[in-house]
Parts: sequence; structure tokens; C-alpha cells
Amino acid sequence: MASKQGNKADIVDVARRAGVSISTVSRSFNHPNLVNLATRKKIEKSVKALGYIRNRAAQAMHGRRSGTIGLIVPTIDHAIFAEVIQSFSDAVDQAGFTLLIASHGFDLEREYAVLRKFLEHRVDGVALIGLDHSEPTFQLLDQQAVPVISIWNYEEDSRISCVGAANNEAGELAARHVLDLGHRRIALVFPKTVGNDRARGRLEGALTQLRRQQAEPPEAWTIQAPYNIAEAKEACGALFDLPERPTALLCGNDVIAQGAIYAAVQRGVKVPEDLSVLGIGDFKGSKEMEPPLTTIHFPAEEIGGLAGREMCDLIAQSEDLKSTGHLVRKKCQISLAERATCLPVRRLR
Amino acid sequence: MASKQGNKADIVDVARRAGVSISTVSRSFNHPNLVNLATRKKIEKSVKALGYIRNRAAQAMHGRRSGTIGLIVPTIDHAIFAEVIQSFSDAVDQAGFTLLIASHGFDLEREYAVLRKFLEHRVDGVALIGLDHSEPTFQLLDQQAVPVISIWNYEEDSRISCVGAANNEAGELAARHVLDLGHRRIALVFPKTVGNDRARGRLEGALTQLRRQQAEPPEAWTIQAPYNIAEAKEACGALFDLPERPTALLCGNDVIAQGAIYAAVQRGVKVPEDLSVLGIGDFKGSKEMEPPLTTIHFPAEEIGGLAGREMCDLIAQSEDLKSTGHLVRKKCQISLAERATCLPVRRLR
DNA sequence: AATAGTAATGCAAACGTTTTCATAAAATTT
DNA sequence: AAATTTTATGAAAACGTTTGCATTACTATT
Repeated sequence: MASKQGNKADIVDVARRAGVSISTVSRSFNHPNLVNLATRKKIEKSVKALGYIRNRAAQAMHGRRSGTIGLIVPTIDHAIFAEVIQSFSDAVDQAGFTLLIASHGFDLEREYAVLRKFLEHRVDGVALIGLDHSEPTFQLLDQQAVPVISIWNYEEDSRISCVGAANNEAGELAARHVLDLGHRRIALVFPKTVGNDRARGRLEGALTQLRRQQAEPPEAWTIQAPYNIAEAKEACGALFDLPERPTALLCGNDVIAQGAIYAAVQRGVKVPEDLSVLGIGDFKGSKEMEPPLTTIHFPAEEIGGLAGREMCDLIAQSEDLKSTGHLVRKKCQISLAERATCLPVRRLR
Repeated sequence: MASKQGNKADIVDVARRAGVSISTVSRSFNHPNLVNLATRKKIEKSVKALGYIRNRAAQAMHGRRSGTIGLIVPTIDHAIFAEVIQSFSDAVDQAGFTLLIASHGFDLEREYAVLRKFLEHRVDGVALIGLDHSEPTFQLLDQQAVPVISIWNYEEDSRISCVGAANNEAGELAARHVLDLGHRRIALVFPKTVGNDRARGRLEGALTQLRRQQAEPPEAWTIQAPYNIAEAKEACGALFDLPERPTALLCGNDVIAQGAIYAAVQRGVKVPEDLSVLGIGDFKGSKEMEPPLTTIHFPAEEIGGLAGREMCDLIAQSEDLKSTGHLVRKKCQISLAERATCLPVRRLR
């Protein structure tokens, strides 16, 4: 039941109906102060009557920005990314941008393909998760000279701008905590590290710290778990069924920690009395768990918001003079969130 | 270090370098069979050399589709939406579309604003969550005649196409289950229902069923909890501290159920021995909880994927002849997932 | 050998805006 | 009252594509 059957109104229709030229109509949108108030009102009325909606595609063609930002993530439906996406989205939304989003399922070739697609849409900027990307991806970014920012990881010599935390520090911090608590029989449960610098950094940080104190875990106690509760639970269950059990479990993230705790409950292993569990990430809900999870706090919301604002700045700059080409790097602080799943080792019976 | 400093290559550059006209270049992309293989190779080489990337904004201006779909959700970072977003995204991605996404924080006026923004970008289709939308939203959709689909809810007389489940049935199913288990002292913890037909449907369904068996809960046992573990935990805690405690708790969704269980653990209330808890939604991880949560299973992934494919179909149709204007409605089945948090009432001591 | 197809390409007009430049009218200065 | 500035508007070119139509060069048919 459209007013003008099917054919949507364009700026010409608006102009005709208002009895002015299209230049005036365009101006009244983009530089309202340059057009007479009365004329503006007429145009406004015409717009309303016709249900006219401006066409950004046409605008974008004028070298104007498209008003879009592309965000490429490994997956959308994991607690940690969902939170970052939300805050990033809010930040760029507020600046008037529209968010294009796509996931690549931890496949860096798909990441490249998605990037190309976004570039076809002439996004004004691109945000990626982490600093692990394929060479073609980096080259494309470079060649197209599109403002780009990496979210989640901080590295002082990163190849592109980044906003995030130092994952190796998180690993170190985690290891140090259980070590300080007196544990020496420590197991590690981490996600796969290929193409995932977040996990890799954490694992390396933890390992470094453990070695320093001669507490490197045996082969059997360094296990891999995918990023999902069900499988993490299973993997940890297998660990618990081993003849020798560790006194502490360092998990690559809170989801794994959650899975570990469930696996423990299932077997009657008491956390933290029989086993200390430490997560990394401090996801939504980790604080509310019973017992509340001891973990390394990552300020996800802060990182996402900061990254969003930084992205907008980068775009604004790139528009100005040919930007300095200077990378920006912001490091967000992580911290130990001591809660209830870790206990000093001497209290173990 | 772009080959042509800054100024990105366009189709004219490609044509010049390949020694053909721009028409031929354009054709070699859109109708490759119409151009000679040798010419095509030349063009391809030229494209590679210049790092040319097609401009979809310009394509879109030709009445061609923009190749984008807009998805508007209440929030991104809640388990349930994240899952639907992921599967919807995967489905439209596969069809070659790019996803625009925005959240409105349960504010229907912002939803309208976002819709307008998407329309400015000339999205080929729009997907919304639920069937509760403001009148201006419906009118805009109608007037612009843009393919639209609602995700998550099924209603046989919905105003727009929809793919989802019947929330009132979920509420009924939930209530019926605890009733069947012999419970009569039943409390309800639900999210706010204004502008949220999912929650409203569930609550109404549950209430209807309870009334039918004269088990309508007293005022004090019908409480409201926001969609987040921390506050849900608190709200349920307050409920448990009341002098009279229910034997069963019907929760509006699994997050609330999770919060309720944590609150119970905190107070030494045993689930399910002292209290049966029933969720709705069957979120990722609900099955792995300890004890595994009894809940109403919603096929989130199926709904999202189906909606995505349906959206693409709708777009294809709308392109054909002036579509029949026929709405499509798909109902996905929900079911009781009996796990470990509900027990028959007689077993209560 | 003339004719009719067919394949491959180019020309130029669209698409819906923004913006530069020119112009007319009104307001201000002298 | 003339000259100058300011304000408001329009005409037309540009943005980067796609596509209908026209043209040319072959290939197959008589």
C-alpha cells in the first residue's frame, strides 16, 4: 500500500513537489544554513509527503564517506566477542556510522574474503580481532589505505593500530597467582593456538612463568579444549580421570574454566578445596557463578568502546590531510579478580 | 605503499590498462560469457596489477541490489540473540549478502531510527526480532515495500512475515510440566514485558495454564528480573528470603534460571531437592550446567538459519515480478528438555 | 559470392546524489 | 541613488558503474 506504487521517491520528485531545484533540496540536507527557512520548510513537507529517504549509495559515490564500518570477528556467538561487538557497535553507532559485520570461524582465508567484500562496499574503516592475519590481508589493507584497527590484543610492535590488552601478561599473571598460592602441580587447559594470538599469548605467558619456577606441567597435563562449554567439560573430565591429579588448573578462558568446574562437580571433586581453578577473561556471569570464579579480568566493554571511538578518529584523520600514517596503540589494563575458586595449597588435605 | 599513490583505481583505469572499453570490463565481471576469453585474461591481469576493487555503491545506484541485509536486534551480547545472529549471519553470508547490524536496547523508537538508517543504505531486506514494533516502524516498512522478516516469534496473524516459535506455547509447556510434577506452589520470574512480546507470550502462556489448575501464584511470587545473571540472582535471592517459599520456580529464560540456581546455592537451598527450577530457551551451556538445567528447548540455530534463507528468498521474489505480497510464516517446534533441575513434588521432604 | 547470423566490442545514456560556479534578488554601505 | 556585499537559488558537471543499442568482424548458410 505504498503511496507511489513501488517507485520510490527520489530527490527530483522532492524538488518538483516543493517547487525548487534539486540543488536546493540537497543543500537543505547537507548545509541547512545556506537555505532559506521558508524553503526548507517546504522541502521538509515535500519529503514527508513523499516518504523520501536519502540514498547513501549515491552520496558515497561522490567521494563522500559511505558511513559504514566493517567489523570482522572469528565468531559472534561467544560470550567474549558478543560483549566486544556490542560496545564497539554502540560506539560507532553514536558517531553515526552503520556497522557491517561478518564472522570467519577462525579461518584466515575467509577473513581475507570478507575483507574484500567489505572493501567493495567501500567501508570507511575496518576492525579486526587480534593481530594474527594472513599476509594477503595485511597487504590488501595497506594497499587500499583503509583505516584499520585491531581489537583485543596489545602489542607494542603491532603491524596495525591496536586497542587491547597484553595476553601474555594475562597468562603470566594467572600463573603467578597459583604459584604464589603455593601450587606446583599445575595443569593447563587452553584453546587451539594456531591463528589465535590471544590464546597463544596467554599460554606462552603462563608457560614462561611456570618454567621460571620449575613448575612446568607434564605433557599429559597440558591439554587442548575448544571454545565451548560442552567440549571443555569433556576434555577436563578426561584430565580428572587421570591417576595423578593436579592441585590447580589454569584455564585459557572463563568458558573453559566453567566447563572444568562442571566436570569437577560431576566427579565430586570439590572446587576450590580439592582443586583450584583459574580462568582468564572475566566474562559476564563469571562473578555470579557459585562459587564465584577467580579469573583475570579483561575490560571487554572498555576495549570495544575505546576501539570504536579510536576507529572513528582514525577515519576522521584519514579524511583530513593524507594522514601521518602513524599507528595508534592503546593498552588496557588487566587485573587479577580474586574470588572463590582458588585456595592456597597448604590448605589442601 | 599503494601502487597508485592514494587514488584508488577505478574501472576506467582498468579498461585503459587492458586496452579495452569500460563496457567490456564491466561485462567481464557481470556476464563473463559475453566476453572473449583472451580479453578477459587481459582484464584480469589489469585488475590484479592495479589492485582494483569493484564499487558496490556505484552498482547499487543502477537499481541493482545493494547486496546488504539489515538486522536489528534488541542487544547483541545476550546468549540467545548472539546465537540467532550467528546463524542468520551465516545463512545470508552464504547467499553472498553482507550483513548490517544494529541494536536498539529494547527501545522501539531507536529501532525506528535504525530502520531509517538502514533504508538510507538501501538494504535489500530487513530482519527484526519479535513482532512488537512501533506503528511508524510498520508504516515505514510498508511504504518502502522492503522485504522484511521477523525472527524468533511465530504468530499466525502476524503483520509481517515471521520465522520462530510460539512463546505462549513455551510458557504453557513449562507450566504444564511443573504442574504435572505435582507442584502447586509455583513462583514466576520473568523479564519486563513491555515491548517484548517474547517474554509476554511466555508469561501469558504460563499464567493461563496455572489458572486453569487453580495454581496462580500470589502477587509476591510473580517477580520481575532483568535479562542478566547478576540482577536475576539478586531478584531470586529476595524471593527465597520470603517467609513462604515456593516448591517450583518458572523462569522466563535460562539466564534467569541460572541466576536463580546460583541464588539458591548461595542460600543452601538444594536444587532440585528443595526447589525445582525450570528455564525457557535452552541456551548454549544450559545442558552442561551442574545440575543440567531442565528447560524448554528453542531451536535458536534453526530459527536463525531458516530466517536467513527465507530473507534471501523474499528478496529474490521481490525482485521478480511485483511480488504477491504474500506473507510467509514458519513455525519451529519447541520441546521440553527434561534434565535435572525439576523433581516431582512428593519427593520433597 | 552474396546473405544472414553470431560473437565481441564500443558508445553513450542512465542511476541519484553533491558541489562548483554563475546569477538574481535583497540588504547594506557609500 | 549608485555601488557593493550578502543571501538564496539554479544549471550543469562529476562520481563509478551497468546496459541498450549500434557497429564491426567473423562464420556459417544458401
